[in-house]
Amino acid sequence: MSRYDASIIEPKWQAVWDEAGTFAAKRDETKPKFYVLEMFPYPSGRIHIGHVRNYTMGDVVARYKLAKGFSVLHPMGWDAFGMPAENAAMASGGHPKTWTYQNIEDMKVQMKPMGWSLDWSRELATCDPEYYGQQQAMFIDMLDKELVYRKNAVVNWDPVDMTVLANEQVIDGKGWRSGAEVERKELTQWFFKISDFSEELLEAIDTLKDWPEKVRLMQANWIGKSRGLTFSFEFADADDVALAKLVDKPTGIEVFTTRPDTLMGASFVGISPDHPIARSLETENSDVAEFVAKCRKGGTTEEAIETAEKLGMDTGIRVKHPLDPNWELPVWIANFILMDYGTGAIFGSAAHDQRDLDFARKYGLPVIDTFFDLNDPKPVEDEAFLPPKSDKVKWVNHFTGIDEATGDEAIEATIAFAEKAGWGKGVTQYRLRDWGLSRQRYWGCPIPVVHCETCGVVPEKKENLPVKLPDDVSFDQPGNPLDRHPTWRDCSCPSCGAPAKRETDTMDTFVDSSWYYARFTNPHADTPTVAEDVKYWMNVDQYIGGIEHAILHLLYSRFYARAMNLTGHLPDSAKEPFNALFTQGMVTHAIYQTRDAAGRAVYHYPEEVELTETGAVLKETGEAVEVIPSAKMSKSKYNVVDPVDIVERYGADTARWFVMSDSPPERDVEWTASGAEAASKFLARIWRMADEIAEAEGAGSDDDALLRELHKTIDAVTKGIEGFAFNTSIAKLYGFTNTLQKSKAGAETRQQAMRVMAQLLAPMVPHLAEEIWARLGGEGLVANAAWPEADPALLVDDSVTLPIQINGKRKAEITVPKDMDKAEVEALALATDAVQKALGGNAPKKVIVVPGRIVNVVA
RNA sequence: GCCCAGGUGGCGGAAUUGGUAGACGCGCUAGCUUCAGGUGCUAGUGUCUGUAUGGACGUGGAGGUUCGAGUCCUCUCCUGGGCACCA
Repeated sequence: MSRYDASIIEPKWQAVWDEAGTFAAKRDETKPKFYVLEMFPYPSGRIHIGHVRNYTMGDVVARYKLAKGFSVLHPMGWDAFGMPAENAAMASGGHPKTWTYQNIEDMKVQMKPMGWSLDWSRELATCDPEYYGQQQAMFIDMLDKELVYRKNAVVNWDPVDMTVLANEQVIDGKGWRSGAEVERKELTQWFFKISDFSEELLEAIDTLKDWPEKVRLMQANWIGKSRGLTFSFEFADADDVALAKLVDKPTGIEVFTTRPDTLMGASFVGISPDHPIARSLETENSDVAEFVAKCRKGGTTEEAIETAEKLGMDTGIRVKHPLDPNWELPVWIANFILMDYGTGAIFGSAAHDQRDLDFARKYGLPVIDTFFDLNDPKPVEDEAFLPPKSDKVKWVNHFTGIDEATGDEAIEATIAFAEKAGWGKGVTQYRLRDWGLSRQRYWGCPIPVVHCETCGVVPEKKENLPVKLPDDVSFDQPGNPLDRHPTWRDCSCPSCGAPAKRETDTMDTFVDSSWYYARFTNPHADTPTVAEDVKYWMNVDQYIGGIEHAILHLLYSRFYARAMNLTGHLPDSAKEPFNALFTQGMVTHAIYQTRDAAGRAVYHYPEEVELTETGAVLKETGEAVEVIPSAKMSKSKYNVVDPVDIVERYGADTARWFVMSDSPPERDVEWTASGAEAASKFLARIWRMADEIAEAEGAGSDDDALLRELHKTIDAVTKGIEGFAFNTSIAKLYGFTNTLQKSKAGAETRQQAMRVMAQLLAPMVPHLAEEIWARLGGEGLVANAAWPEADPALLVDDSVTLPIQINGKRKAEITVPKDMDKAEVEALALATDAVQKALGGNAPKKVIVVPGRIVNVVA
């Protein structure tokens, strides 16, 4: 008997597949196609166990679909632009390009032994001019269709390094390198008009039937459609000193509110520090300037703004309440009001909004109740009373004449009132902002435009594309190397031919990843896409990736596909590029830590730690170790498992089997050494069993029982793969292994079962499956063999065991023919000892019989 | 702060979607095989109840709906993901 040795069989079968071109995607009009795509990796240099999980899931689907007779496209590429390459260059003095391409090579060396059924001939890297040149061509088309424009927007500004910082580079409000307090600064930047598509992107969510509900919800909330009222608060004193010097003097302050029904509870009007009025006051009044500067400290993230201490300053300006000219409201500048949403101005309704209430209490502004809970009418103290949308509440002196109404009714009534009276207008508002794509960085796709003194901003001519990144750049000082390159910016104006300067901003890497799925259909074409290829291969039938991409990447891709459609690069049918989406969980691992004298965490590798019954200790010193279970893998915390080690020790099939076992794919999975060991033992057991069965001879007994189990297994494994519950497919395969091992069935039946087993195992452990398939005389490659079909006749048993409950608690069970009628089942159930005893001679109050499921007797 | 998800034995998890909670695997216990084994095989294993083919309890917590709730509803606690320049 031979021993299971992955290091021999895995390279062997990989060579066979390569030679046969088993996984090369072919456009075959006679076959249905299936496009499986996993989110492409960032080339960090090492594959991560999370990649193994992601790509193995996709591989299971791809191999299964191939067996089901589809023409399968399963490509791989590199999301190769981005910040880490520049950081590496700054840290080690290398070049982002060298670093990136070396990482790609290294990762391929780690990926190839996994045996994924990838079509490597379609490999692409977004940092390749062949790719980003086409992206530039599309940018010009989109500029032409007015899908791109320029406007001012705020960035994180490091006042010491004089550079723009990514949110990730802002730590506790300070620049990561300089440690200086970060400021918000305005720059002119490029934007995609994604907000024009708000309604369309929202409505189309309903068509994404095979997307997880949670992702659809998150996207809908992100787009954030809301109905509200806009109106203006007129200035109380048009000659107000504070207003006197405003250049374009407005007559009032326009606000947007989603709760116009609380207007009678207005206690102040708040404007953003970036509101034109605040801007204007800032130039005249040093107190305001100082306050506004304070508000602009800190990062640009919504989280930073929302959780910052609420700050306000009375401008001295007063406005009139729209319903009562004698009612004056103060105008405050408040740091929590976003200029990007609505009009950048609100009215504060302190009693009915927690944030407004906190603000009012802090600055001694009035709190006026406009309605009460009907069941518990008490004035607001420290907790705002949020009017429930669908329950009725009691309204106080409401101008619309309503005494009681639900929130929604009152909102609509208020809007109708305001529109009729002519001082306000009902509007639909979206939270979604335009997509800022400018990055003041080197390692990205250059934005192909030219700044000309006479012609302004002019797109580069298409024949001059790609606008290539220069190689001779340095990272010895902060800022964008393109800005300080001696010659790269110099060019001639595509329009008038005069000397001009190139744009030095590059594109957000989200642009790169918003269309790579389309490029895979013909990755080396000299146009962004080729009509017949996108027509055949699009859409992606199954997209798989991390839940962390639920909003941005997926929403941008949905927008970008529409933009590509409008510029003629994708057909109408590909406006929603991903038919089905699956979001997988993370692979986690325990963190082992101790504390140093200063109380700071010190991390340890798992090998340094000994697990005892009471806890964990350091092997070397015996010091107690704190164990944090299930933490996201992170190099700095020493809890990263390197798949390469696992593959070297056990083989790819074991790694694949382990990441597919146990945890449901959408949930996080904790990597444990014992789990990998168990997977390895199981595969060795399959190997031995296949050996034994291959050599078995003669007839046996109970062949029928084995076949029934086999077909139930086919059914369950198939359903598990189709439903992305690979863990249940695997559990069923374990179960059937036990059955087959104990089976007394004849040699031929067992050999047939073993061959089917090989087929069912093949998507998860393809190398082992090929070996078994070959040994049991399977024809050709198991990778190409048609997927087994479960015979429905063998799936149902003749009899069924029903539990009998008395008052909802299980007390007994009966086994009956599966189609026995209800009355007979009831009679049999009532006759059992347990029921007789429980009834004590009385008639049951009620008997519920659910055929094939359960009997419940209510005593 | 806001949006979304998840909490089931010692552990990973299963549960036909309102119908026998704990499938399958790990671990553990006992036994067998073996010169030996960190191999393989067999049996047991939710908790409590001194005995069990008995009883009670049991799906983060508190209430509720139902003949019946891990599953539905209300509130609540904890953990994770996202928050527009990480990818």
